[in-house]
Amino acid sequence: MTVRGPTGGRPTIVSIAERAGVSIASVSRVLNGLGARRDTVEKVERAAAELGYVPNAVARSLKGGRTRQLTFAMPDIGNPVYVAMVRAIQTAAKAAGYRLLLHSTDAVVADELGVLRSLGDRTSDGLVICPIRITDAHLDALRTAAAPVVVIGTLPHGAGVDSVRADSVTGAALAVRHLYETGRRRIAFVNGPADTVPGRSRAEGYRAALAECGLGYDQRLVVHTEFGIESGAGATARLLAARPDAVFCANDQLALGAARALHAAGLAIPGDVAVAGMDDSALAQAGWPPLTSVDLGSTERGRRAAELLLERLRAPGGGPTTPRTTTVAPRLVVRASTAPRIPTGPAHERNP
Amino acid sequence: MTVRGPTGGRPTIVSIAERAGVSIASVSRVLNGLGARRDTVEKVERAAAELGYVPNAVARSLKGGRTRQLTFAMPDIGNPVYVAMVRAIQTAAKAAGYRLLLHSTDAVVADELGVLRSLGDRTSDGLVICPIRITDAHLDALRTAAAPVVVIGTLPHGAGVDSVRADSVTGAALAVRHLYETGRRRIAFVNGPADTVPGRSRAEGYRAALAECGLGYDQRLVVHTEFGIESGAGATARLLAARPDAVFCANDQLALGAARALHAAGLAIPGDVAVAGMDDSALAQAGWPPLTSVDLGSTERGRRAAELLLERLRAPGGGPTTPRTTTVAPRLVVRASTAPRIPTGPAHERNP
DNA sequence: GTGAAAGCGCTAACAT
DNA sequence: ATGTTAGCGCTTTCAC
Repeated sequence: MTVRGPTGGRPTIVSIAERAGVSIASVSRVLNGLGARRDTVEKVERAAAELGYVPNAVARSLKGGRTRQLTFAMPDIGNPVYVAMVRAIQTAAKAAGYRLLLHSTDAVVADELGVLRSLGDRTSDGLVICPIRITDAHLDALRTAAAPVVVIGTLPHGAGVDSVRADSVTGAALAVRHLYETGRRRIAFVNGPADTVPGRSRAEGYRAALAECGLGYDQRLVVHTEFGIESGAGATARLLAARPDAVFCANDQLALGAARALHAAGLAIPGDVAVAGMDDSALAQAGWPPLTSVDLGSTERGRRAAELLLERLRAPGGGPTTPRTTTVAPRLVVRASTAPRIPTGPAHERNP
Repeated sequence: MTVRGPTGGRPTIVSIAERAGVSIASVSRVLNGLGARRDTVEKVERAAAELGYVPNAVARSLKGGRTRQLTFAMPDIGNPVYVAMVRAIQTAAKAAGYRLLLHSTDAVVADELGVLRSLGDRTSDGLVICPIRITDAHLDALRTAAAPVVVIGTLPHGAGVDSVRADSVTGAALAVRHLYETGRRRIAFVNGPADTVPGRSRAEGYRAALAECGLGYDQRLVVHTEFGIESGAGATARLLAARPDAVFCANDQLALGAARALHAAGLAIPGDVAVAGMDDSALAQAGWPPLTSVDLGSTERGRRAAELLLERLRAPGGGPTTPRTTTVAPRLVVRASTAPRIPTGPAHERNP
């Protein structure tokens, strides 16, 4: 049972000092492992143990100016990509002795700006933020932030903030080229919303890879939609009229939807149509057949963002004055959904 | 650009007081919306705005004894079940003006106890914890916790703590009965580790439903394994020798593994074998065919846990002295993976 | 209505 | 080696 101190609540260094018959300064020193005489140490430690003393982190923060808390703000924890980041950041934070505050912004700009501004309340020592769009207001808030910030995402040049970005242009190209190399020639593209940075990048990678492979850009093979399995299924169903032999999707949820639509249409994967997604989330391995997917390094981005932030927090003057930007390279993870169809021959020869 | 105050850092009420030519007490009153003369209010508000003042939450917490932070401790954010809980808790916390601290315990008992004990550091006003096993040490730590705690999980009677539990006995029975009613007679069970509370409950529900349906318990149809797609696939592959016509799995990951093993063995789902999982996570809809799954109400459990906690924090004296326990009812979500096989006839008549 | 001052629990400079 | 004391930034009596 926890013994109560004088504050009507928990024991403080004062309770310990009284009980041990020493000053509060000695208590503080002993508790912080600074020098003290052997018997003083013993008295204090015994008293602390008996009282079930736990140092008040708030008081310590007020004094020290640091909370040992980090904040991660992302659009939606429901998305596996952000889960991967949370996990990586949490791990890094824990290892460095920091707690992690989570903030869901629902991709609302005002909310993101609020998080940035609230750094002024000194609740956390630093922030990793993952905005989906970057407005001028963001850049402004980033510049005047009251604590170190690392952005996961692509910032305009000269933004003056540490950032970690994925290379989705290359990532998308990787997938398209792979589909080409495994014999696909009519490669459809189910993209997410067009007005986001990642949306544009993926479109760019798709076009570039097509050109490189000598394939023409066919408007009828491209569609934009919201993220989500349903959306992916709907979009793919519409695409079928254009007779694709592969469907490349801007994320795994869309790809799962595509797979569903193809199954429903009686088309075999990868026999008739290959499917590839992006993010390489847990979902990719869940599908049947398991999905080929481009790993954009969510975990790695989270890890690096945390590293950058912690590094700056460790550095005495706040670290380097020039902001650093790192790019995480994409990685194609090939699974059964894009196996070459050559061995089995054309679809009409084996389908009932 | 943020103007700097005297602390070498951010502006404080002192900076504002000086600039506005009033006392710090007046500043505090104005900022907290207490009574003040019109021109005082104006002077203070102008000064605050000009300085870009943001109140220091740490100082406020030290004074007020509340941090407006909640902690959620769960085994692993990688599991969709906990993601659902985080999401629900985060939403409730945000709505009530609380921030959310996330803590991954990796299901390590020492870590869970550490979280409980660390409530003494006053970093958060309350805790929702989701332990996978409950030891005596847990009960002890729960009883002496320095702040309100709500447990998501099943506690022994008289534990003296608020809790929210799932009813996995009924949930498992729901699935088994459904399989029976759709014509299955050899219902296999891929369970998680045997030494956890949920593991035992699910086994109990499985046995009870079998008995109720008049089916015998066949040892060869039951297997325990770790959670995970791979484990599920391996376990199911081993089960095949016992010729099941349905595989019920203790969670969706296992069920996806089962589906993979069945596909690999050339068995049709649900034509030859039906598959059902538990949790009704995002994964259930990702599979092909989409999986029937028992929703154990992760979101609802998170929501209710947060409610219980917030209620206690709102109550003046810490709320009701008698702990409350609520149970969230399971719900069977039927999808294609358990469609009755009657219409299509026995497997040997249509399989090549 | 407003200001002076106490104090939340802690650390650290200074004095002994 | 140990005690005294001054704050960290804020809220809140208590006088005026």
